[in-house]
Amino acid sequence: MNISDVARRAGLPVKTIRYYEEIGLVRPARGANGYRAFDERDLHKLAFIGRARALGFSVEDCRALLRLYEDTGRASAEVRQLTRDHLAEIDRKLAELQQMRATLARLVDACAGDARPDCPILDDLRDHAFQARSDVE
Amino acid sequence: MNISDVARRAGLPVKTIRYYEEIGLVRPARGANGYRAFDERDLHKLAFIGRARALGFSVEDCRALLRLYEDTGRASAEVRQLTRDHLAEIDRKLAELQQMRATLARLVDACAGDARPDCPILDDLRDHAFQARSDVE
DNA sequence: CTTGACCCTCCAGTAACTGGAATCCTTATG
DNA sequence: CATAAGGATTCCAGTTACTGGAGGGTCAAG
Repeated sequence: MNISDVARRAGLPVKTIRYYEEIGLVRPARGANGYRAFDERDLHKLAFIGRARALGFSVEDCRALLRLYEDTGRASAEVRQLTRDHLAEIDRKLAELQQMRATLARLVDACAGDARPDCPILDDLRDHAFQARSDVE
Repeated sequence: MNISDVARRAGLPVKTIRYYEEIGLVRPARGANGYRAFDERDLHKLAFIGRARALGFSVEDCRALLRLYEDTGRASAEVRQLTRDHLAEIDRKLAELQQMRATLARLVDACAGDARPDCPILDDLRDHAFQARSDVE
């Protein structure tokens, strides 16, 4: 399989697949012409990575999951712990986003949004003390 | 005011303030010794930026908000629209995170998490078709 | 006069790609 | 057989919003 076939079947951009090879997540064979030659195993791995990324796992998490996935004798406990950690992180982000959403919704409601210059949104940004931000987004 | 005073009062790291100057968000004066000399106005701007960043606005959004903030004759409608767009983006991210959370929670529940190798989490990653990801995180 | 706390600039690195340039290979058509 | 389109390759640069560190100047206290 050439790279565009794999890209289509795995649902990933061609560029992304080359990048995954560059960082060592997949190691496709090479044909005589220098083209990458993917087999079904490569395709499965890429689809696996795509799915894990879609669930918000980092690329390094994907590397760990892939290693666990290929170790047929591993304990499920390790996978479960990695997933639980990830879940906790998602919960933290959810809480933070919900907090933001509430504040912004309140501000949008309070703002007339007309041609006058009065704007509670800017007033709020001016008046409120800075609150430590974390890494949501 | 020296940079560390401003950093403390605005709640931002020193490095971040230097960075904000570099990208033109603030333009503090300079003393004879080359040190940045911030006035109250600079401090207010930095606190304003910090607050907007804490609410998830991008740095470029902050630049726009700051411009609107300093334009005393502007209509509140423009600020409101920027905020509404941002709110819509947050809602999109919230929905996506909630979807992820549900899937992961289901998987964690299904996984025994013991010394045996069977693991529904890895099974799921293997079996499910890739779903287009967006830019949450 | 030295020490330590600040300050400066510049360079490099982070995550996870994405875009583009220049070039090579394959395949179909005239 | 020439050529043109489409796909492949590599390499370089850029994105976001900082963060860390090296190497060196400045200031206030003792």
